[in-house]
Amino acid sequence: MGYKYNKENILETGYHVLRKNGYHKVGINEILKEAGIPKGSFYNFFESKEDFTVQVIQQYGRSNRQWIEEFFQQEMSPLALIKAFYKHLIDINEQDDYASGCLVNAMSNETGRIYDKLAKASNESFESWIEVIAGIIKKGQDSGEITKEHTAKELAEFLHTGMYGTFARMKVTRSRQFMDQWFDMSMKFIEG
Amino acid sequence: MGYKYNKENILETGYHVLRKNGYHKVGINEILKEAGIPKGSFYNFFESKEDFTVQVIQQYGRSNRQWIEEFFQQEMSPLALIKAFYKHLIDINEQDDYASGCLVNAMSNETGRIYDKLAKASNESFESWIEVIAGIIKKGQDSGEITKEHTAKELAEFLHTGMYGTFARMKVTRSRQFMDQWFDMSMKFIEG
DNA sequence: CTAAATTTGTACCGATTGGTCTAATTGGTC
DNA sequence: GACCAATTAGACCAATCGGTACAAATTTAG
Repeated sequence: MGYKYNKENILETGYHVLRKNGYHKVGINEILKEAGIPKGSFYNFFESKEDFTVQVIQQYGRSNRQWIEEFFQQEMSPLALIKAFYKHLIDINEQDDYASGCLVNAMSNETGRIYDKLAKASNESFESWIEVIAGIIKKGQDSGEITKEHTAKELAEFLHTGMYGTFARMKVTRSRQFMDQWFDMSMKFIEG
Repeated sequence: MGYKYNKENILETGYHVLRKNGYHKVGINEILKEAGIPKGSFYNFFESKEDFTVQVIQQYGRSNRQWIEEFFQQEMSPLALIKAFYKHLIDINEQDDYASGCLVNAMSNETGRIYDKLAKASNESFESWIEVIAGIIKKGQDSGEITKEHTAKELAEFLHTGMYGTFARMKVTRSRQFMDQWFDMSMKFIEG
């Protein structure tokens, strides 16, 4: 049978709330209200707000990695996959009305130098995605589509951190202009 | 004679506190304590926390633009100036023990989509810097040192937002590794 | 069916949040 | 020296913060 609430649903709610508002703007009460659970259940599942946020980041890291892996299973060349991937991420942000960006980017910037556990969780999620992205880039290098001037991992990191940079611009301009511009320049870069 | 406190000093204190902690983590009381002023004086000078932060960003935008302009007056080629500039920014962040990054990046990510006034101030500061950086890049393009494949403004934006992206990585890894890697790749990119 | 363990729900805690209010003081101007 | 506006100072405000306490309800184990 199980009990009334479960961790995964609460984490899912926390993901949306934290991604949109950041860490310090959001109070526990808002998460409780949004998830429709009483405080006792929250602190039964999680030690603290920080512990909760760590688990939100971890779950998001895992599920997003899985999503990336599936995305890359489409029938396209590695370079086309990379392009479709980042184009898709830009589209998602447009559909979201440029409201949130990436949870890991937001947490890294806001809390990365203040809370060790959040920094660790953010870093681990990021690196797990880079692994997958670098894997596809490597294939593109082997087939000659993508430059060999840098390692696959270096290119993956360059791309993904580059996109993170555009999130700051996206949020204040409320447009995809900078992301599209970044996309064109970055794709030219990796083609060599 | 003037009165006991003045706005500029309070803004300067606010800059350091906000850059390190972000917007929502910091309370007015902490700023008061750090600046050594009573609450009455704060609300005599500033309408609200948001208004205060806008002015912090604006003052930082102005003073930093001036600093950039002076930096670029050194006797070096445009490309060498750009390299020295970003190398210097990386050095500053290392000396700061990777604690803060850039105020405008932090505010853009944390508040850019929530508070219109902070978004506007952040965007204006950013663009005023881009103007100066693009000016030097243009000179480098004219002398053939820097690629003409993209406009000077596009290149300036690509560089500066790219660096912003590395701040997220810097904060969680507490190292300059990603910034150095970004530097090498980006400089290769603008050389064409 | 009972007992133990877990989860649920809510009242409550001290501390802090951004902000207001008012009185005392200061400074510049006539 | 008088007057007025600006500044200084800090007590105070309701609301919210993250977190605790504990009883009631529910599930699981035996």
